[in-house]
Amino acid sequence: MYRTHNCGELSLRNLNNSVTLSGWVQKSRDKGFIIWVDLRDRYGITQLVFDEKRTEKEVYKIAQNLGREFVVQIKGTVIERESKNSNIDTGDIEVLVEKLTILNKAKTPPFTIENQTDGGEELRMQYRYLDIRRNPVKEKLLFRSQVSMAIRNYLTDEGFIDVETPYLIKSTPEGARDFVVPSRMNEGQFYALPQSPQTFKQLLMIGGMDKYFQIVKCFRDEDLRADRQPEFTQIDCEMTFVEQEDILTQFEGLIQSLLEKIKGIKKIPFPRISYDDAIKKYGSDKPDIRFNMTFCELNDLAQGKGFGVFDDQELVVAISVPGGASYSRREIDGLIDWVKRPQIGAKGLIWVKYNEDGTFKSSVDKFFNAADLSAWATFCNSKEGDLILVLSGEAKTTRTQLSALRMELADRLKLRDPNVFAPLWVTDFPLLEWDEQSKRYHAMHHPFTAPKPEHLELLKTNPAAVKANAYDLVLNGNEIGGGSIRIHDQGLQSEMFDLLGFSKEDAKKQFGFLMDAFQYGAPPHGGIAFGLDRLVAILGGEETIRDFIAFPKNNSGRDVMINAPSSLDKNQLEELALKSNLPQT
RNA sequence: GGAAAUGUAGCUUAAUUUGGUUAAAGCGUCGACCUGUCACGUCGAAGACCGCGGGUUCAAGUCCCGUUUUUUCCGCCA
Repeated sequence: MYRTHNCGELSLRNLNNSVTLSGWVQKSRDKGFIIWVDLRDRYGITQLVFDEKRTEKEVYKIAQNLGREFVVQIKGTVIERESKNSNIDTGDIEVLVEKLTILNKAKTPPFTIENQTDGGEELRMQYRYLDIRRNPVKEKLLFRSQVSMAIRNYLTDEGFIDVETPYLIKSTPEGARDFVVPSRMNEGQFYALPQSPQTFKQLLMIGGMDKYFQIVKCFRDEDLRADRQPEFTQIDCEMTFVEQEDILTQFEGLIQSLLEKIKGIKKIPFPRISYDDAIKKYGSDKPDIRFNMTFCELNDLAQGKGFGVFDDQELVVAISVPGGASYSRREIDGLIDWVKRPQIGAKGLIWVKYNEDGTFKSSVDKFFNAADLSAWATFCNSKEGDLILVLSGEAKTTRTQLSALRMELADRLKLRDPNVFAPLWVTDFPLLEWDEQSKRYHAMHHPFTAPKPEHLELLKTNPAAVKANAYDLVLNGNEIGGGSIRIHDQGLQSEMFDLLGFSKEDAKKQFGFLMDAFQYGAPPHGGIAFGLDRLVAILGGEETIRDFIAFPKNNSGRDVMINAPSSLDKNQLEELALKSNLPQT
């Protein structure tokens, strides 16, 4: 038997017990006459004592040579410490060791296995198994397991059943790039890894499964970000005989129950906003509503006064920064430079200080008098001491720019408290989006999304105006989930493929199985999918998802620990009937 | 595809602005000492062709060009 107890559970209750422990050497403190060794496992740390007087010579000798991260097993007696340590759970006791076995030696680790490690990101990823021994990473993985279990429990209690769908499926040109897998038995043909189990879950509804969920890996071959990995986990859900309202209620319940179980947050509101309103008020379809600073459109108040930067522009739009009037010239210039960076790309930034004494000072005093500026302030609900910032230009770009500025200011003003949770449903997404590059409509959500029934007629006359029964759940400025009511009518689905520029043949070739299925009694259905990695990270109060994933990829999509991807050897390529243009390395 | 930041002992960083002797410190490692440590302490030692390649110069960690690593962002992510 390797152990009778773990390293986190012994206390004064176990006094004089004979125990066996196994674990890793966290640290050893050799005082010459006495050696303390901190023994660590997942559950905690227990202090071992080796004493010149009380410990056998042979055992003491081995203890002198213990290095960090050695794996050892000990047998000893629980004794009370002479000086206690209130910082750890086992701080009242220590184990006087009688028998010491080195189960495995360890090289000195390349970085310290401590809460505050000296290891950089790259090194930690290369030795991820050592990184996982550290408390912060270990706790994030435990946290993820908790969240995941809470989700399973909730959905199972609600009557959802977990069905697995295949990973080796078919490539489709819509959406993200596919990861592809060559088929040995079908030379020259390829599977694709799923970007989501979308069509399968719809087929499960047609199969009468009624309520389905799956916590499932999905794959997208696109560039990475702090909150984006090429393989990621979705909580994928679908329900039969539901309207949008049923789904919103059901999954509001899921998120609310998570907030309650995981964060102890009692019932909080899940406000709803239409896509159009979100864009108008926040310049974004995933607004962070933990803070205000909503947009106010100044076209009527600011245009026609001879200021060329505003006149003739599609949109003049402002936000009011609380307490911003006290910013120095340098700080404001800093903001102007910030919006002019290529990533934002604004030409400039107009500012108006609404001073504490009620006076105004602005960068456009030449064109606007105090009465004008006062009217802006009233319209924007600004108070004395606020700073009004104005951008103008083409509506879409300007809103995107101001939205980025709004988030940046909120960060600077510390208005994005990770312990505050503000969910928001964004509804009524447009069905389609015009793509300039390919000169055709793209599905904003995906091609299976149902148009709002009252907009069906518009499909023929003005497709861009058609709204869908599609919705996103936004949490603290992050899209954590999205879904829609699906099309279940073969004719309508066929019409959608037409609109998206599919030929009849292509539609049949790629989605014929679904169209066929629609002809055998497809019920109305709809669903939603949540990004688990992101959800867990946000609940854990972090911005990057990497430490919530045991073995993540780096920015270039590489696993630096196992060094993947890598080239295949010649035989393997031949077997798969593949040829590489690149020199093999 | 684009932008910015970045690479110096095992690790984390300094010296780069203004080119000039032997590249500095903390942690870690190793050795000695230490009668209750827990960020143990004291003393000592080893440890770096400054990411790679080229150039300018009497002289390059420092300046220039190229390349590459990692991170963050834009594009992209139905």
